[in-house]
Amino acid sequence: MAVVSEVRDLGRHVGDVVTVRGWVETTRSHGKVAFVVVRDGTGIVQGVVLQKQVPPSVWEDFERLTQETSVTVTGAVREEPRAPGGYELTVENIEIVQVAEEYPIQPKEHGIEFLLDHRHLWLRSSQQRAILRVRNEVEKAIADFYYERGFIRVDAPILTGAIGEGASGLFETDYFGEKAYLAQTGQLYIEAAAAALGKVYCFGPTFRAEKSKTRRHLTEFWMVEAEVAWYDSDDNMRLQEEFVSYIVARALDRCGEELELLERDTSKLENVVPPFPRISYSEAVERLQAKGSTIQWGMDMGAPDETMIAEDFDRPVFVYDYPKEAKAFYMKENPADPRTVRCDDLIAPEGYGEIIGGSQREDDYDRLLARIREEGLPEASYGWYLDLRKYGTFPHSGFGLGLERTVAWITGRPHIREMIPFPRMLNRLHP
RNA sequence: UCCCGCGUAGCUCAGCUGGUAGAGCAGACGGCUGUUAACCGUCGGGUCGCAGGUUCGAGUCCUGCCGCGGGAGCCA
Repeated sequence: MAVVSEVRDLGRHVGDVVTVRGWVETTRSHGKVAFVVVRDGTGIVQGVVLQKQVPPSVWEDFERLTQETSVTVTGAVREEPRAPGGYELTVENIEIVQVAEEYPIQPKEHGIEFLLDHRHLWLRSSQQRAILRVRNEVEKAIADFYYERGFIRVDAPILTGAIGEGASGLFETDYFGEKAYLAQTGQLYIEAAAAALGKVYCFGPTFRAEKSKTRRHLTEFWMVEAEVAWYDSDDNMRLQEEFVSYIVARALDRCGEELELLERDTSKLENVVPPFPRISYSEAVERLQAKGSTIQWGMDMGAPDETMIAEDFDRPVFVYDYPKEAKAFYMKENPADPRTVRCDDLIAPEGYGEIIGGSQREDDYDRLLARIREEGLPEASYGWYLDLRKYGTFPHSGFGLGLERTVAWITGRPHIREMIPFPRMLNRLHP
C-alpha cells in the first residue's frame, strides 16, 4: 500500500510510490501516452500514464476521467521540469471515486453572472483559490498583530436591538416577537469592553441593507474593529498605519506565489510602511478643488474624490477631522474646531478607496445625548451606551477595517465580490 | 432610487443599411508516445430574455416588462 501524500509534500517523496487524492483538472491524451492533472487543495500534480506500462483496466479508467472527477492516483514521484509544480507521478493505478458529470466551468473566460451562479464550483479555480489563501493569511495577520500587542478579542453580537451607526440600512428579523437587527458594527459593544480590558478588538461579519451596486460594496462583509482606552485620534492613526503595514508585509512575505498567480504588481505594496501621509479634511477640500472637483467644505468626499486624493501618494493616506454633519453621532467634537470631529478615513492607493474609518469617541454624556437626539436616533436603545459615559467615562478611540476591501487591494482585484467565499449582494443570496 | 450598457447553442461571442442561425470552446466518436487552455478529423446541439408593435418579411427597427453588469448616493 503506497503512502498517501499531499501534493505540496511530493518533494519529500522523490523515488517513492505515493497516492495522491484529489480532483481531475484536465486530461490530455496522445494515443499511447496520456496526462492527467490532479488538484488536491495543496497544489496540482501531473500524472503521466503510459499505455504499455499499466494494466488495460488502468488505461480504460484513464479514458473515463472527466474534468473534476474525484480520484486517487498512485505512482512513482519524479522530478520533472516539464510538469507544473516540478514533480510528476508515473501512474501505476487510478481509482475513480466518482466520474464527474459535465462540468460547467471551463478553463476559459466566463461572464460574472454565470460564475456567481456557480460560486460553489468557481471556488475550485486557481485564482479563486489564491484569493482565499490571501484572505486566510490576512485574517491570521490580523489575529497575530493584536495578540502580539496585548489586545483581547471580544466578539460582538450579530443579533442586536436597534443600535448601530444609523437607523437606515438595517436587516430586520424576528426575535421571539421582538424586532431584531443584524449588526452593522460591533463598535458600540467593544467600547463597553474597552472599559473592562483596555485594548480590545472584534472581528466578524457585519450587515448593511443598502442597495449599493458598486465594486466596493457587499451586504454582508467582514470587519475588524479595534477600540483602545486612553487613545486619542493621533494615537489611533498611528495604530492604524502599523496595523495596515503589518498586514501588507505579511501578505508579501507569505503569499508570494498567490500574488504572482494573480499577476499583482507587488512593488506597489512594498511602499506600504509607516508613516502614512495625513491631510486634514479642509486641506483635502482645497486639493480637490484645485484638481477640479465640485466638492464644497461640509460635503462628504465621494469615491472619485478619494481616488483623486490617493493618486498623489504611493501608500495609504489619512484624511482626518471631517465636518460633524458628514459623520456618525458618536465621534468626538474637535476642541480646536467644533465644526469638525476627531476622526479619520484611511484611503488605499490605486483607486481602492476607503479601507478604514476611525475616530476618537465622544466621551461626554451631555454632548453624546445631544448628538443622539440631533440625529433622531431611538434614544431608548442607546441607554446602555450612554451608561459608559456615566460610570467612569474615559477618552478612547477605535477604527474598523473592511476585510474584503483590504484583500481586494492586496490582491489587486477590481471587485470585492471575489474576496469572500459566498458573497451577499443586492439581488444575490444564492448559492 | 437615478444614469449608462448588455441579454443569440451548455460556455464565450460574431451576426453590417431588415432577406435561409454562425464560429471557437465544452460534449460524443476516431487518430496520435511528452502534452502544458495540446493538436487533427467527424458528429449532435437554438423558444435569438419575455410580451406587444411596424413590415411582404424582425436576431436586427420601435414600445413596455424582466434579468444582469458598470456607476452615483451611502459606507468598510
